[in-house]
Amino acid sequence: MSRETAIPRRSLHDELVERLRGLIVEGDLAPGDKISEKELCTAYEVSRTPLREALKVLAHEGLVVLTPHRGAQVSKLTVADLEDAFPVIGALEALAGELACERATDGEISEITLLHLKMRTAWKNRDRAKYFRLNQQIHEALALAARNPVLDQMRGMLSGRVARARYYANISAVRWDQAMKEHEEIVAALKARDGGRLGRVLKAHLRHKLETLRAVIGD
Amino acid sequence: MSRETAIPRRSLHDELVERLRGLIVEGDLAPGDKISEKELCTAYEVSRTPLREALKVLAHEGLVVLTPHRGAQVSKLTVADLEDAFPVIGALEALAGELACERATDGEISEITLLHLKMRTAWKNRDRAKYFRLNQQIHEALALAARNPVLDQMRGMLSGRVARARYYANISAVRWDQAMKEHEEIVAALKARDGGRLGRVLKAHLRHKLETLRAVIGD
DNA sequence: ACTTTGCATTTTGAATGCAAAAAAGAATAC
DNA sequence: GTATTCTTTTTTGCATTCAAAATGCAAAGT
Repeated sequence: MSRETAIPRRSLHDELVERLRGLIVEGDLAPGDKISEKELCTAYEVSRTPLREALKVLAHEGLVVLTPHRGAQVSKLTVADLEDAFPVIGALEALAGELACERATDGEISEITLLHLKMRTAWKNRDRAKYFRLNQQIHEALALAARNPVLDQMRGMLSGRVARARYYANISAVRWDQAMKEHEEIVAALKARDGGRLGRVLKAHLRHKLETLRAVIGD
Repeated sequence: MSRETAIPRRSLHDELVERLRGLIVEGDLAPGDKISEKELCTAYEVSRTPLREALKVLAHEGLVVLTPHRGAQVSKLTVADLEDAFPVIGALEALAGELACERATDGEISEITLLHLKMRTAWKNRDRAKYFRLNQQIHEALALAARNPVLDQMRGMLSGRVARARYYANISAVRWDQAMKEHEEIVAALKARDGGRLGRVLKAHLRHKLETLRAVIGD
């Protein structure tokens, strides 16, 4: 039996949390899917104990729903969830932006600028996948530059929870252009280290993102 | 086996999460304390499996630290943690305040006003414990009135993590009076349904709270 | 006396086992 | 043919067991 997929070495539940989160966020496990313990156990060749521990954590994170005696399923992503989550993400990112303006090193800022330029070319080439990935990287880098682990943890949790929505949302060309423009502003504000402005821009950016989703999913 | 202290009805791990969180937040388990699985198992008359599941969740929540093969301990509350957490809580509460101004029913507002009045008398009577409890209730009620479960979850997580600090902080009379004044403003802004103002006041309130803690804990 | 090494004990990580609850299926009544 | 109840199977929750890592201790060496 080939052992490629076997877990390398560290605590299994920890590894499993990461892998399962990946499966969910990447859409391999779709919202609403029932999660059979047995199935995953055989898939990853682990016993039920560490798997169950991992599921508990993911449930706490909001990615799966655990109903007693009825097992786990990937949490559905309702419009209401998005409506709730986005303002919170907006507030967190705004704070991250403010802090980043104070604390980011010049190196980090040019790093983010670089990512931004790459993203701009991806946008020009209409390369959705690459654009999306770079977009995420930029927001992560921004959160990192804020040097606030707590903030980063919260943001990561929520954005992971919401990232799945991108499979619903085939962003329109118009909105895409607008988002790109907003990103130009983001970088400009960061370079100017204007925390207040960056915070406002980020908040607006997230708000527009939600509006797009709302329109696409069809409220 | 005697069943009196046994957990009533629902999944054990869930119940355990709550109880252990209580122990930690209430200070019965002090920061830095080693958590022996065996000890807790006998205390609650459960086997290690659900207990371990609970510990995983709490670790994820940041209340305990899990080191592989070395067990769990109650996470310490460093000044750095507080410095990180408070701005985030501030941002979340500010958002909660803004939303509450839009969405709270008149009933909720008068409910909060009532809590506020009770808190004021507790303050007049120098009843720290009652003041603290009412203060927490007010902030919870505010978060509830925002009608955003995601926001509420995040806020609850962080404030639980930080609430333990109150055992360090013997609030000074001066700061106490200032906090009370800020609360007057909070209620005023809420009654006026002035979201922007409430947000700013809450942010400042949290900032001052942090400054107090910083002074009390040292450095 | 202090450090180091080997062994025993303890404690954790993961697997298996068992009982209860739910789901699925079969048989009967209508 | 449908609905209902009863049985069978599956799945989950928890306890127990097994294995490996870590800790404590004691004896030997410096």
